[in-house]
Amino acid sequence: MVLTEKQKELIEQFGVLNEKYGLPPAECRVWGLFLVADKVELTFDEIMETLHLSKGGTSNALNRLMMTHHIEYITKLGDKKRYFRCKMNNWTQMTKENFEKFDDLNVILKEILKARTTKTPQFNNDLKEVTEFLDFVYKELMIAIKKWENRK
Amino acid sequence: MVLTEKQKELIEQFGVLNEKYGLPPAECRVWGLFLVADKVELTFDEIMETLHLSKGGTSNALNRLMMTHHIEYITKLGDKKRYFRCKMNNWTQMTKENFEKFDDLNVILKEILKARTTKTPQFNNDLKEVTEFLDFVYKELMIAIKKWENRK
DNA sequence: TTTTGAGTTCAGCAAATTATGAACCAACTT
DNA sequence: AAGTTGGTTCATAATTTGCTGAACTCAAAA
Repeated sequence: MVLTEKQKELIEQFGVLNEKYGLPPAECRVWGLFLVADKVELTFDEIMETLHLSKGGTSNALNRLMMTHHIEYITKLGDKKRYFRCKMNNWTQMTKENFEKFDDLNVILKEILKARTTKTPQFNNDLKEVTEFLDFVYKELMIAIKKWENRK
Repeated sequence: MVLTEKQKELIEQFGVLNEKYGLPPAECRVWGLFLVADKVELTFDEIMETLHLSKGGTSNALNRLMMTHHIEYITKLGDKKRYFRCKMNNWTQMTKENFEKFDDLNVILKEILKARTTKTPQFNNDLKEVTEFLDFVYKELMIAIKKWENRK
């Protein structure tokens, strides 16, 4: 598969952004490839060749993307190959999970608050407000997502 | 400064969680120290000694935390030292910035959508829905934050 | 003007993370 | 049964990241 310069550029941009969130470069590029490619179904070899990845690297990236539900594969009768494709119906779930991690922080902050000295009332009060804010935003977010899911 | 076991434990928990988001361990611990410490103002040396960090590591961590507005410092007349402290009024801003990064992803997705072949209408439509969803959640979030800021 | 104190910078090292590629496996073909 | 195909595993190599500590800067004090 041959990519245009624009496509390559977009893969890299998408990659850099996701690397900031801790994804390995190869995995980002594979994911990006699915988003920019002119076809929806890609085979192992196509991905490997197009991105100049090693077999192991390709295998690893695909498996990680499957574990995180960003892609899936289908098979075809009388064909041993797998056809990988991007799951697009997964983003609300993904976003939710993202915000749940964000809620984990709040759990720890509340624990910290409980354990704090009483000698810093101003600080403790500020921290309490933070936890209340995080509670509030989290709730509003879940409402928003639900609203989206039930739209129309 | 001597920390209780509980305080140490909380610093580590807070650290591990933030490391997941790409912060370096030392920086996480410094931030955590501010949250659990029995005093609000900490000096360079206190931080360094309490966390067994090197000078360079301490300097680096403090500067990064200042750049990201998690801490600030004050000075005292006739005292060369800086007194660092955690900024607690910053969390709504912080949360906003966090979600702006999240919006950056959407910018790229929209670019990708523009550059895509017209031969995959189903995929393109799914991708468009994702960008609309992200737009929606982002807007709702900003509304929620505004609501919080104007409460009472 | 020298000394001291507070913090910065940076070369070099250690640890962790990723990618490679060859050996391997399992299923299908011939 | 031998060969082929599609993919996995894993030891090793390459790269990246984070930390240390010594040399340094800069400002204030002596």
